[in-house]
Amino acid sequence: MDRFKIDDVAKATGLTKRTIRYYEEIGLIKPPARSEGGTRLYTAEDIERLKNIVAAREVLGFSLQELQHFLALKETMETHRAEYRHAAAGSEKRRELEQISAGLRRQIAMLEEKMKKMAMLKQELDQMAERVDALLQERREE
Amino acid sequence: MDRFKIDDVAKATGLTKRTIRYYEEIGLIKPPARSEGGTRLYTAEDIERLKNIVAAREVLGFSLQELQHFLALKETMETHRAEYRHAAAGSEKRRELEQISAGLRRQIAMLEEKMKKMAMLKQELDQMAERVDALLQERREE
DNA sequence: CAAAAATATAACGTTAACGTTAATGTTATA
DNA sequence: TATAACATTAACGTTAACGTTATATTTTTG
Repeated sequence: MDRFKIDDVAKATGLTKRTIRYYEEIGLIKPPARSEGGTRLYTAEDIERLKNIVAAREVLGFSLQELQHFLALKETMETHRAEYRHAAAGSEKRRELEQISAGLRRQIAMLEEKMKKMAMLKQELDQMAERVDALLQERREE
Repeated sequence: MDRFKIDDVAKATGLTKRTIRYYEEIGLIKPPARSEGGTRLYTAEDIERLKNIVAAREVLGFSLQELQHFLALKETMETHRAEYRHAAAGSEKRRELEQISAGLRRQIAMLEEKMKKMAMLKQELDQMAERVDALLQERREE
C-alpha cells in the first residue's frame, strides 16, 4: 500500500485537498498517477516534496513562484546527476552545470542576508524582553 | 524643512505613493499631519517607521497583519516606558506589561524556529553547491 | 496670477493563493 | 449490492496588497 489518496496526503502535509490540486494545476508538483476511475494516487516521494514545499513556504515566506525556481534547481540536480558525469568538457551540459552553480550561489547569498537580518531582529527583541522583565522584577520588590 | 510630502517619502522608502496611503488606511502607520489644504506632511520618524516596515516585510516575509502586531509591541514599549515605571504592582499596567512580555516571548520563539529551519536549508544548499562544483572540477582535469 | 505639476479622494481593476459550492462519478463498507 | 463516504472537474467567490483611472483641489513656478 504505497499509493495514497488525496485525503491521506492532505492529512500528512497539513495542506487542504484544494491546495494540493492547485499546486498541481500551477505545475508546482507533477500530476500523479491515476486509478482506473481517475482518482489521484500519490507516492511517498510526492508527499516528501509537498512537505518540503510547506516548510519552505512557511519558513521563508517565499512565493510559490520563488519556490518553483528553488525546487526546480534541486530536482534538476538530483535527476541528472549521473548524466552530468559523462559529458564532454565545454559542452552544453557544462554550461548547464555552471548555471546551476550560479543559481545556488545566489540563493545562498540571499539566505545569508536574511539570516543576518533575522539575527539582528532577534537581538532587538531579546533586549526588549530583558527590559520588560526588568520592569516587572523591579516592581515586585517594592 | 522637516516636513516631507508624500513623493519625498516614496523616494526615500522605495514604496509607491499608493502603498503609503494604503498603509495609513489599514492603520499600519498613523495619519500624518495635514497642510491647510489637506496635503499630507510627514516627519523624519514617519519615514523611519516606513523603512522598518519595508525591511521587515522583505526580510521576514511577514504579512502586514503580523507586522502590525510586531510594530505595535515595539512602539507600545518605547512610548510608555516612563509611564510604566510608576504604576502600582498588581495594577492594570502590570497586566499590560505581562502581556507584552508574553507577546515578546512568542515572537522570539517564532524567530528561533525560523532561524533553525533556515540554517538547515542553507546547509542543504551548501552541500548541493559543493557537489556541483566537484563535478565541474573533475571534468576540468580530464 | 495663470499654467503646470503634485496631491487628494473615490472607485473600480488585478494577481496570487486558495475557499466554497454544485453536479457527477468512484470506492469502500455493512 | 445499495448506500455512505470520498474524488473529480468546473466555476464562481474571497482576501490581501496593492495598481490604475478619473475627477477635483492644492501647490509650485515662470
